[in-house]
Amino acid sequence: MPELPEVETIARALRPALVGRPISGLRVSGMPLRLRRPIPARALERAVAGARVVAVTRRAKYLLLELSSQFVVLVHLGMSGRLTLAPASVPPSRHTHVVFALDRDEELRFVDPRRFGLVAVYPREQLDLSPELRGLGADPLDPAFTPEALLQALQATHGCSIKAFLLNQRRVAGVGNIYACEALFLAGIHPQASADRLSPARARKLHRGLKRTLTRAVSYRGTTFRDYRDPLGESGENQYQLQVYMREGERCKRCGRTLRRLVQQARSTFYCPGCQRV
DNA sequence: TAGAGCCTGCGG
DNA sequence: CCGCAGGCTCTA
Repeated sequence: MPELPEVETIARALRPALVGRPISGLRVSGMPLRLRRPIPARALERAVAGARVVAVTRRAKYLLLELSSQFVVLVHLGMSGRLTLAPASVPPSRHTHVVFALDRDEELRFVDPRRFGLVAVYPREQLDLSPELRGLGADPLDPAFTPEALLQALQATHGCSIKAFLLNQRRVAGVGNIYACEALFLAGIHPQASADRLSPARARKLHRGLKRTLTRAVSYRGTTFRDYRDPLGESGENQYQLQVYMREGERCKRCGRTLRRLVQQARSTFYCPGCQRV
């Protein structure tokens, strides 16, 4: 569920709450239970022992907890994952898989009902070579994401749709279903348009559409439809800014035509048949 | 480069 | 009950 803006919002909320604080313990629950991969309990124990949090950062949809032990804990929230800060006295909710004990009887908890999420740990110097981060495309909010870089990535594909392109993390990293739909609407590009045949002018529009939709979503602290909450339980407000996502059957605010839904890669795509052209 | 599959929960 | 959900990985 969480895409770049939601993970960025979580990172910003966790940063002042965690940086400088010691981690006093670790609990990994339900050994037969696993996330996308088994939770590396022993490696986490080693990384966390006697360590403090040095930084909280984000890479695409990954949240990174950088520790004074020179290890980095990497968290991916999948579809239903959440990181919550709570007093140790509050009983953990169902589907709590990892708990980092902090000082002052507080805890950082990783909760994920559907278990599509991931917790991994790497020595800091191996992070960029990790299977998770190696091969990620440019993050659209990174300065390296220029219109030229986008055009080059587009032209490296072979006949996939522009929607599939945006969801492919090796091409552009951090965009998911909501913001792919929204960026394409802002750019006036039909989701079934072929990625490698986009003109430089339309690639530039897409570049602007991605930047705009993601920047705005960060400023509204993410989109809350159902599960998404920040670590303190607050919902985001960006759902009110969305132009097409989950608005099938409603009127386009720009041209008045009825918004439609189609299925691509087994995912719903929402678009305006009037504003978006192949 | 499309599909199925992985999971649980929710709303119709 | 069914279909659907903000993700990714593996397969043909």
